[in-house]
Amino acid sequence: MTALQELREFIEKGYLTHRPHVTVDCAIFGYHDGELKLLLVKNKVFTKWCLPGGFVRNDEGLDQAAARLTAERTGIENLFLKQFKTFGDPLRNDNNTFDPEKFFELTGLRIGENSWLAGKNVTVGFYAISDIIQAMPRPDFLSSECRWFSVDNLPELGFDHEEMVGEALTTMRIHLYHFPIGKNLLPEKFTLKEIKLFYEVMSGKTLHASNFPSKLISLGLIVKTDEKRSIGAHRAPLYYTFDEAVYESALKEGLVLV
Amino acid sequence: MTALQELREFIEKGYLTHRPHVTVDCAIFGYHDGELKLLLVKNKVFTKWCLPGGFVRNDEGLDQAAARLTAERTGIENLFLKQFKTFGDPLRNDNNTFDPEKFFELTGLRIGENSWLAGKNVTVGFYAISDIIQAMPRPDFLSSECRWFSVDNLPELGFDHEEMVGEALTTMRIHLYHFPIGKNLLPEKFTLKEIKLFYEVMSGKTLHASNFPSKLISLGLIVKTDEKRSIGAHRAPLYYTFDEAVYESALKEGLVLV
DNA sequence: ATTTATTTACTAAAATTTAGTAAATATAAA
DNA sequence: TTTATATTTACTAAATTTTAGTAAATAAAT
Repeated sequence: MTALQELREFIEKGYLTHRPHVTVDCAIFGYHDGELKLLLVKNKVFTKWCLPGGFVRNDEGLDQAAARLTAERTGIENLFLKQFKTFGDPLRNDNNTFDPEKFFELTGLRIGENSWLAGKNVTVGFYAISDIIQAMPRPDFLSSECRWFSVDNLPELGFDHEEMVGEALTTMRIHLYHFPIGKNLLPEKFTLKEIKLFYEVMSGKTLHASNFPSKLISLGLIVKTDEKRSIGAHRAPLYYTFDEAVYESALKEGLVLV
Repeated sequence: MTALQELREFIEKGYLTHRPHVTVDCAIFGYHDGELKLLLVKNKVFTKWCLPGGFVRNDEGLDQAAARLTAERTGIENLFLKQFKTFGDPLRNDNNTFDPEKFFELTGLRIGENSWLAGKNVTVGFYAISDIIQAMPRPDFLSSECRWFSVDNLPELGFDHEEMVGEALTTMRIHLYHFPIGKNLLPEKFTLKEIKLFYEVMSGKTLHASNFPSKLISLGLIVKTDEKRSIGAHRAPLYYTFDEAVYESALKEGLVLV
């Protein structure tokens, strides 16, 4: 079956396999070298950049749908996604994001008002924190471009995705103080200065150079290694690493990071 | 149009006005005299007690739907409802909650597998905190019984509503420490002992008899009045009341209650 | 050997939390 | 009228945590 045939099938019969009016969208935050970024996709038939997402199948849960769609739209697998809020305002789609002429031009199809794709959608928002890696959509007919944007400098977003990003960021920053993050985002071994910078970027706040790291140490979340990094004409900082057991239990039990 | 006709219309044509596969459910917690309760409904065609809820219309937002359905199912209007989580496991409805024979007996209808009502639902969970008032469903054909249950002694619940109640309670108890509650639940004027008991019941924890109230006072959230209550052969406690301005700003800005 | 930039340990002060005791006082009993 | 009692609530001291800043350590360049 060609990509176009697959698409026609989905547009005409998708309601047999998917839940009409139910989508998920994912705000994937990325950290690299002191910058906080967001992964966006640009579908050929959407006029604006959007969060990656799509329709939920009948036979999958929301978490599964979020993981599947993220992989399809961005090529990134095995992301840890966390639900933050569901959006269902009846006007949320009326933002001139979908371009029906472009859609017709590319597919020869029109989406009538009786199509299962028409009408008001509810979307379940998920967020994730990821290392900044190569993102690459899986090829399909309307295959989207995707890349990272600095959260301080986002393009105009489609649908109600600007509101969604705001809510995702707020939720993520609250969770930041209750659950450990950083594994897989920081290198295996890192200096105290690096983890402090990481938390500063994620939280958007300034932290104390020694008090914040020593809080992490006193919680047992990070521990010294016996390696140092050489960084030129300065005292060589020690490498630290996450304590696996404490980290895992903090993920379950939560913690308080002021 | 009779109630039965209305019901038939909904079952056959409801997809024209409602979003298939999208429902909301509301966990309404109530406080009265030191007890935490939950409002449940018992629909004639459901075998178990459930959270009040139902399908979302095309022309309404999720918040509106939650408010409308709560009013329809329980008779309670103007509740402040807060979204906590959305549930979409494909097996969440397979709990023998719906009784198709009873449904046929009452309506003469069967819901075929092609009905817009069949298939997997996603439900958006809302919670609310309410004073315990008279609850009374609006009369309709499958009109449900509804009443308060102590959260320590709930009946078996339909669908995945037991999981939902657990999540609602957890979320509510986290919010308890970040947002003020109590207005409209406590009387206009209350003693320090009463508000301490209120927070103990809501949080499920024991609080210090003087430290907890003095925290509330030092935050400015509650203030002394010059009235006392007479309670027999003991020192008469002073009445306190919420400071309107501080309460409202804390609702917006949040606060930290230990 | 000295200088320099940076990491990180340490300390003192401030603030908050915790636990417990004492004071206040309305009514009942003597 | 005085004393006893139960309960509310103010107060205090100790413990803990947070905050801010300084000092010590040190790798490498000069």
